[in-house]
Amino acid sequence: MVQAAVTEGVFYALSNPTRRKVLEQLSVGPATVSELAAPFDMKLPSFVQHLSVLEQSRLVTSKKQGRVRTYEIAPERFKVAENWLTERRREWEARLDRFDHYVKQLKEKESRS
Amino acid sequence: MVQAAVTEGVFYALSNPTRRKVLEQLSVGPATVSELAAPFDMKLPSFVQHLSVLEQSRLVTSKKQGRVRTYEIAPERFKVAENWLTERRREWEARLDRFDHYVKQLKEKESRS
DNA sequence: CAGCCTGTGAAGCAAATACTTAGGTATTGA
DNA sequence: TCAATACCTAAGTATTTGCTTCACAGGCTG
Repeated sequence: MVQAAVTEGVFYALSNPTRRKVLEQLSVGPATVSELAAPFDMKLPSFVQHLSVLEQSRLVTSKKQGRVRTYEIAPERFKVAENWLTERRREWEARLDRFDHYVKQLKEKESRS
Repeated sequence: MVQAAVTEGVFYALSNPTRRKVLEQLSVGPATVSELAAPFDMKLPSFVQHLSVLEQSRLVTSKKQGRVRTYEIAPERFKVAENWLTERRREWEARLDRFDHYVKQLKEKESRS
């Protein structure tokens, strides 16, 4: 059940509005800790915890040059969430198709009688 | 900021593994409270709280006939999450395309010199 | 109508989460 | 070299989350 743990980490990271806004920012381009923190009314250590959650989930990566740490989005990882959603959609659509088919059969039977 | 609040509710609902498993079950087809609860090692009132979160997020709907409450998936609502992810992807792909283009230009300049 | 289902409501508790303050460390520019 | 910058670590706190137990309401069945 390693897969479940991965999904867990990604969806947990996505569940917080601050973290989602950071991801929105990083989708536009890489940024440093203080650039990312600037829009938020929050002390830096609090904010850095969010970055740490994002990095643990591997939705982002970072590297430090000198005293500046730069974050970057990790597009691959988003597929964990996308795939989960796609799979659900696949399931219910298959089911609804079966139901449509069933209704259609019923109507045909009806008209033949 | 209504849109943000909606996104919030959906991603929060999706962040819990129990709730995600319920959604997996409901994608396959509607089910009652006790059917949904059966796989989980959890007291019913705890479990019902998860159902309540899911219903508040509007990822599911329910109706009660007699003493039995039946839950159903609400496919439309999943688009909130899907759209958020799609929008991020759109952004970083646009950016990476621009970067590719820039590199290509550089190389052309190089070969002309 | 007695008793068993199926689900609800309320209160409480422990752990996780999101935040704070205080006090660093390493880097860099004057 | 010294002070400002950029970030990090540790410890503590309030709130939220996820769970429990206990008690009960309403519907169904013999």
